[in-house]
Amino acid sequence: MASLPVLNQPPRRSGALLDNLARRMRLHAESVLEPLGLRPRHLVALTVLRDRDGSTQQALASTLMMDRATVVGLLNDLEADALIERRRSPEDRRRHIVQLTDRGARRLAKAEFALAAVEDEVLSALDTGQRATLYELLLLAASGTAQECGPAAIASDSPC
Amino acid sequence: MASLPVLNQPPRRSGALLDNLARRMRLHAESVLEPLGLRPRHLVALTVLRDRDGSTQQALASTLMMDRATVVGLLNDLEADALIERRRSPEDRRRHIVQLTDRGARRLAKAEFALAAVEDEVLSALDTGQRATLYELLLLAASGTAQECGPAAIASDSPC
DNA sequence: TAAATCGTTGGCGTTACACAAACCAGTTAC
DNA sequence: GTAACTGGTTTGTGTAACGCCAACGATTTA
Repeated sequence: MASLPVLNQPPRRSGALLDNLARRMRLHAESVLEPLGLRPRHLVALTVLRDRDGSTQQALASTLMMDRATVVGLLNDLEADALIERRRSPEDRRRHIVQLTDRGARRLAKAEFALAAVEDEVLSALDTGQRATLYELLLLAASGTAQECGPAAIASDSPC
Repeated sequence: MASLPVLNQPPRRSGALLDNLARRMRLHAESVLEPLGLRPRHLVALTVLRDRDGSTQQALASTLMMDRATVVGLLNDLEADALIERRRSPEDRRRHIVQLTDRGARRLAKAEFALAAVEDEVLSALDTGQRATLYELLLLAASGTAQECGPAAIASDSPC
């Protein structure tokens, strides 16, 4: 006998939509970010560093799920523009403690302000509430993947 | 006088998180999709074609916000595997009407099923309800850019 | 002293585009 | 019916943003 049609319906996967939406956003963002001397990829790091200030590069790579080497290049860009600082950890002098500078915080704020227009365009179908929900879900999904950092720590300012 | 602090708070932008999450998803998806002869990029097209069957390539490029030439390459891949069909439009024989074949639909379903594990991992911090919400928001954002397709049509099975 | 760790650099390979130019088949305008 | 336009196609060039690997210096741990 045939199985129930409703059970045959494949689950809708978000991956493809996520990809597409991200590409659109990045495409528009590039031109907006360019006068600020930033690239889309830099924003991820800056955003994370605003919340998890004083992170190790290793920890940063882990939460971003990126290769260490990639993170190094990213931070090199940001440090060259004095948007972040690398201090050596007193406890373990192999480690670099990465911190957002005031300049970096200001630049990030400026970038986010400038990106409002881009988001308005790409997310034009979403109202304010829906955009807020989307942001929360994305933040939750992004932060939750680091095992040490439970969901409870997301909304709070805990350093994880 | 200084402006109110709360007003100075920059708006949190979803772009960076979107980017990061999409990259993670794509990274894991590649290996899962490979035995199916698909690449992440193909899923977007297949997904759109399932809902907007019989679309013109031009329309497809428009909803995907991609270059025509890029779409051609994408469809070439899919057609080579008989996952889609290109028919000439009777009204305007310049146009190609793109349609998902049964094989394509089955392949897509299989892919989505296989991607469940990936989504489970990347979106592990989200429960079922939250994932559904995320999917709806993404779909809304993706479809909303095409003006003909209003928000009311999202939840329904309307072809837009 | 030896092994492991953190960051760093460099190189090689890949995906996935954008953009432009040129082309054919078919359509529309004059 | 010639000219202009349009939809799709091909090819080619360029770019962003990675991943992965290997090797290295500085430092810490066994």
